Amino acid sequence: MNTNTPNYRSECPLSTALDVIGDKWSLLVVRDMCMGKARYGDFLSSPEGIPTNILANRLRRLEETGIVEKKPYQIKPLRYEYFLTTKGTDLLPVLQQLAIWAHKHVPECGTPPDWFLDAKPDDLVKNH
Amino acid sequence: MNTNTPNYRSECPLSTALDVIGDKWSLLVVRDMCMGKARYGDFLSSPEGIPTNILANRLRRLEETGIVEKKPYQIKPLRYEYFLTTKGTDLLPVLQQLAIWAHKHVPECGTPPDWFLDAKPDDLVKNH
DNA sequence: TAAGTCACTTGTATTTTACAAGTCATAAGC
DNA sequence: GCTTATGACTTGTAAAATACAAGTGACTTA
Repeated sequence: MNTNTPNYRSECPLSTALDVIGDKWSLLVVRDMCMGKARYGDFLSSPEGIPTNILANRLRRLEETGIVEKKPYQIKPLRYEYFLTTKGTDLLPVLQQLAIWAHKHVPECGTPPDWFLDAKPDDLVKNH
Repeated sequence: MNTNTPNYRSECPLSTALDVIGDKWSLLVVRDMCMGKARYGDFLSSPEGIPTNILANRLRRLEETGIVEKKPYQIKPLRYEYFLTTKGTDLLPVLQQLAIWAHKHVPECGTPPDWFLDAKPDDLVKNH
């Protein structure tokens, strides 16, 4: 018996994507992982200032939806680092297009770095 | 004196994009306009079931941010149709990448139509 | 033994979203 | 002329998501 009910708003893939990662913070956590951040404190230190309870909740949800997986980096006390799965790195084109759009149309915002725009999902896979 | 304070979370273009269109409904309204919908009732009839007050609010915000513009289609009583500006049609690559991602990674969701995946922002410009 | 670090959790306030109902201008039918 | 219908909303209130401040637990270091 399935305990979790995804219950998407419709069968439209765009709508479904937004149901999974269409909140205020998820894609910013994914962005941080694209940039090599891996630990709780790394994510908290980003300039947007995600609240700590929201971060804990988003890491849990991203793991439940298979976008992120965690690996222990020490055992006393047990602590984890978080990495993108293939499902997670495949969000890179979404992030790139959002950044391109804002850079083109929102004058107040910064310039995305070239390495980011040129990157491909495979480039983000951790080698260890 | 500037009355509206955009106040984005950071200068990161991704973060800025999410501050503008990163809510639960905005991109679905943009999607509807990509599909040729233009009137209040058209948007309400989409399968996701946007609440009417949220729709009114999103149309106003999308217009204020220059993503959408409205044109009257009758004068008694005065009624408007809503269309994407260039800033709006340039969101198409974002929608496409989100749809591609969900189609690849979320098994329950539907298949995006070829015309949608093949479309380019210029194709969406209204000719009248 | 005391203070510090890291990764959280808990409690409550604020903001956003949801749902139901009502309004307003006008048109259409009887 | 009066009632019903239509389209595009607004208003009121409930529910859910997010924000902020503070606290907890397992250690490590001084």
